[in-house]
Amino acid sequence: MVYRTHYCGTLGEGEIGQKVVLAGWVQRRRDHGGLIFVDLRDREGLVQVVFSPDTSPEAFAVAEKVRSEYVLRVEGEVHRRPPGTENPKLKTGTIEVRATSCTILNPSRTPPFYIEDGINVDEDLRLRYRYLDLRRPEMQEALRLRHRAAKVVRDFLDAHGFWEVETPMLTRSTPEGARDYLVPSRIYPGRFYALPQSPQLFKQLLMVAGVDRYFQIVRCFRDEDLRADRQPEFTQIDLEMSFVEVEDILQLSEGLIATLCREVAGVEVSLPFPRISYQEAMSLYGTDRPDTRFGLLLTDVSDLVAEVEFKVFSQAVREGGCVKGLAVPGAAHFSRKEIDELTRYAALFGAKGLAYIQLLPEGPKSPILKFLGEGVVEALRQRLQAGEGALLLFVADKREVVERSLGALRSYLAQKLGLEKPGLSFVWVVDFPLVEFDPAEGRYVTLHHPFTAPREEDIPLLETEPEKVRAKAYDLVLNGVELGGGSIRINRRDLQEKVFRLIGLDLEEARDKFGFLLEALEYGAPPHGGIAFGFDRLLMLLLGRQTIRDVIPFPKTQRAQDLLTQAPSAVTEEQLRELHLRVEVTKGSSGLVKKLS
RNA sequence: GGAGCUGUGGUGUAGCCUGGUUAACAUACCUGCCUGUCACGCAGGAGAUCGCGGGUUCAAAUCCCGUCAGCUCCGCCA
Repeated sequence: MVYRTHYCGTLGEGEIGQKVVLAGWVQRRRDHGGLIFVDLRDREGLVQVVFSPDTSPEAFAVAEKVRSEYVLRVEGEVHRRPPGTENPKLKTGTIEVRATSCTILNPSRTPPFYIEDGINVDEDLRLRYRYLDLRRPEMQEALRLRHRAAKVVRDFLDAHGFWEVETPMLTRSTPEGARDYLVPSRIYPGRFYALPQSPQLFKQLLMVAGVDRYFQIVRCFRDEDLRADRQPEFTQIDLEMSFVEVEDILQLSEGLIATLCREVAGVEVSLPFPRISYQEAMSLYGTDRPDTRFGLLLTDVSDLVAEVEFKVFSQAVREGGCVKGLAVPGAAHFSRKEIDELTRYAALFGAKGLAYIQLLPEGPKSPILKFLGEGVVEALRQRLQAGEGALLLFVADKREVVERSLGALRSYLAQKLGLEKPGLSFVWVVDFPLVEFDPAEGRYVTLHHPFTAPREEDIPLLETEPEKVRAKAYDLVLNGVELGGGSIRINRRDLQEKVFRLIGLDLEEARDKFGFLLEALEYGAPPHGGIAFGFDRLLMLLLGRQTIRDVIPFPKTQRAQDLLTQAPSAVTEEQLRELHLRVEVTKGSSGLVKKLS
């Protein structure tokens, strides 16, 4: 038996007069008593099938029993629709298939939600029935474009001389970075593999191996809390090149990303992408992943308010902090309640308060007006280049807190007021510091990872002022989302050991954890560097989705569960014994261990 | 670890503030009628212990406490 000759959604006027066989799901049945219409759906779309006793009493009898999501095989003939009955909303709306035969291949229970776009149901229901959710056209579109994007990456990188090389999923746990997912070893009691957070070390070893250009579309694992754009397992476009400098990698990346935008989203982006230094990003945007779709830049006003009566301002400046402002056009009319909301939001990021001036038609209005003086208010207005109708917001604190909270406020307000320009706004963030001091850990930590090379001219500063050392590192940011990052790597053992020491890894520990890398660096490791892009995030942005869950076929919930398979699940005592594990039963884990029957 | 929002027939919501009818509406579902519909139409029907547990009260979907789940965010994520 031939299941089908055509896809439903691809039929058109070209097939008029042909006998066709279709297989698909019942989108909808419209029963007129003496005539039944069935919209039959497959991956490629819908077509209307007409069942009439005049054409085939047998097929008509079957159609009477059919319900939503039944799987049918339909034989019939393609006809032009009678004049006046065309449906312009349907791609196949000028034709229909008159059924001569129909078989129910499988009935279906009534689905828990509509199999159509734009549904409004709890996400947990969609996840529990993901196989139904994925039948919806917008989800099929995501799967199709995900495939397309992967293909574009492979073709592009292949054309540029890259080899796709697989790296282990079972590897070793290394210090630094995110929490590892661990896999217990059966053969070595008490030892564990770790799932890779990224193939970082392996791709460097491949460079030492002379592969020259490597890439992989690869799953990475991080056992950290989830967000709209963070899943415990996610996919990276990972690449590494030998004998290159920063410039080579940025250029290649731009070519790759521009090709993806064109082939996947039909969007032409202009190259090269703008670049901004880390310092500048922090200072103007208050974040290292600036959203450049809108202005609303942070402006330092410390010098203007250093001497004012308003203590919050003058004191912050005197104590080495700063005061920065944000001018929000058209927001002067904000109510007290709205401003309170902004204050609460800023507080989430450490701001102890939010000062504001409303530039109303009748003049500036603000609780702190009298503590600033008219001259200062006018100077602030000019510095922020704000006109009537603007709301001026200020935070005074340590620089870090000021930038963090105002930066967050900036994004919040842009979204609230719809200031984001449509489209894709890329920016490279470059010149990251190599390390920063972490007061919590009492040591220096790397901003990227410990294998990032410092700029040659900054190497002497490693010993004296490590925080001033700039890294050969770069991040690609799209619409305020960190899309990817990379660096030129250290390829000399002595320098690598020096950086390890700087971040508090003593020589013995470094040799224990990274001995294989240090050793490899002694066997002619070429200069090399690379970058990795978040594949899920890129797709999310290209498809205009709000979460990467919508471009991942089987994602996990915020509590890291798979609602479809109910993973993670209990295992048998036998399995645990083989792995030399004993589970401590605490709150939340009781009843975890089940016997397999 | 913390903050916020949400949870009511299969689904989406209203009701909750101000406790008191048979818990309402839409849609889906079932039955019947219907030969040009495409969100088909018309008529009828079934379907909810209001996430779970406890408390207050003569009386709880409604008030209080706890808890679970989903989402968003902070912390965390080199």
